[in-house]
Amino acid sequence: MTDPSPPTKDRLLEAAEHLFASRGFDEVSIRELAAAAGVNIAAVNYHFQGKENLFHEVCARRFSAQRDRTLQALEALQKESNPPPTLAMVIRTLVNEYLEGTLAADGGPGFLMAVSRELHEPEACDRGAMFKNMIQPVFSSFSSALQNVAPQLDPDQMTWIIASIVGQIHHFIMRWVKKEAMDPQNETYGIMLRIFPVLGEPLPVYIEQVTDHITRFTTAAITGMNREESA
Amino acid sequence: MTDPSPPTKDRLLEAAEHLFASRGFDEVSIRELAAAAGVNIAAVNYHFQGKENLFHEVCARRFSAQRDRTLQALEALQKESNPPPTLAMVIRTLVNEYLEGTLAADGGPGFLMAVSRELHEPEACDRGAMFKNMIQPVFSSFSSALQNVAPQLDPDQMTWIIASIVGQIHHFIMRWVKKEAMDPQNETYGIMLRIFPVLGEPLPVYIEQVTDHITRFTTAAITGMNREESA
DNA sequence: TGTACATCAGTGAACGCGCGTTCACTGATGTAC
DNA sequence: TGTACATCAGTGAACGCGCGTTCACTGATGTAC
Repeated sequence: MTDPSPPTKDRLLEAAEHLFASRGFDEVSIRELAAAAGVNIAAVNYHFQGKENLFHEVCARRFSAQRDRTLQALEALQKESNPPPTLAMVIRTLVNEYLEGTLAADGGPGFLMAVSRELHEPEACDRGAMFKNMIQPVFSSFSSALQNVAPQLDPDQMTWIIASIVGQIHHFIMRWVKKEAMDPQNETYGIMLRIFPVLGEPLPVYIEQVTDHITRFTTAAITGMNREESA
Repeated sequence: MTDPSPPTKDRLLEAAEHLFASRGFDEVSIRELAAAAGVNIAAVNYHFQGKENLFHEVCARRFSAQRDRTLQALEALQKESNPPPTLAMVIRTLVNEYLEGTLAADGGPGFLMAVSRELHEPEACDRGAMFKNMIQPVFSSFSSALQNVAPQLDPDQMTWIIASIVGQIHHFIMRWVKKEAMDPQNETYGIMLRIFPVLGEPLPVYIEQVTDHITRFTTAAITGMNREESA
């Protein structure tokens, strides 16, 4: 029943998702996109009215997928876990969904880097909507989940803490992406692996160990800051 | 005694530092660089044999300035402070130098973003040397400073902890840079400031408060992880 | 049922533009004899 | 001291290339009468 050869538009979206993810907006030409999708160059403009719009559409798809899986995971954790989740479990859930969704999901790693351009561009169409529809909901959901398991947390501190978590996550994502983009023959590749051996592990192990670290580091930080404050 | 109108090459470097910092390698054309420096377009190729090389030279200048100020600050802290520095002081020094050097130094904010391209590019000339000469020394120096004030720290943990610190720093740098690039009339601008009010403060206040947060967060994390481990 | 027309996915070739680079040149300064 | 030549910073104009986009077109499907 499924169409054996999906229409041009879908094949373009598929190809664009992979190419933009691995190389970024500027580095991928319409000719490459068309070749990868096996369609004519004019198809991009026919279906998306320009390269820019194709990129926006790809971004929106990826972003909303990431948002949905994170929201669902947080919700499931709070509804289904018995006894109620701990601080560490809430943090672990966010970190893990983020890493899985970004590094392991279809569309390949590196998508975040391409997307960061999207958020950086001054003229990015509908950045307001992007922010409100994609980032804000996850922020709220995670924020209230944190508040539930750590009611002593000052709401003013919340944004700072979340920033510290997201900063760590992004950094570890970038490390993996950069490693992937590197030539293993390169001398720097060896140095990097000696300094940070976990980069030599397969992706699932990397994700697991990074999740462990961020969870432990962050949980200790939050508990410690509270203790220090009430002292 | 100083030349009132510095030679073409210097003016190009100066202009390139600012332009690349604020807009990135790809977004700045040779024509713009030449116009900003008040020189002929052919001057870039005459003095640097290509746009790429000009960028490398600018990167090297900025990187080594950043490295030097950080190394000096860490050294000064360990030699001159009496009683010997605490864990929090070592962390605060690194964070503060990083933020000051990146956001407040000449050449303007955003340079890190341009430079991240440099490190990402597969063909980046001499990335090995870049890594070995610029990043490695700071890593070693900070690592041993940490070890001095927290001898109980497992050396295997060190790279993880440093990654968490650097991740946080970069994230807060990016936030500032993105805010700077935004149009204050934009609706998203208001939302961002409501969620993260410190972005509305002047740069020195931002740097101070971010330094405070990262220092407290990280110190609590390290102390907490140790306590947990010895328990 | 047949015909005329509209719609739409998709195409191949060409267009115009901005880019980094190159080339032939100028004019000033230094150097050898 | 004068002349011939070499060197070098800097220039203006042009070149060639790859890019995103556009245009005129095809062929298939749907629809009105």
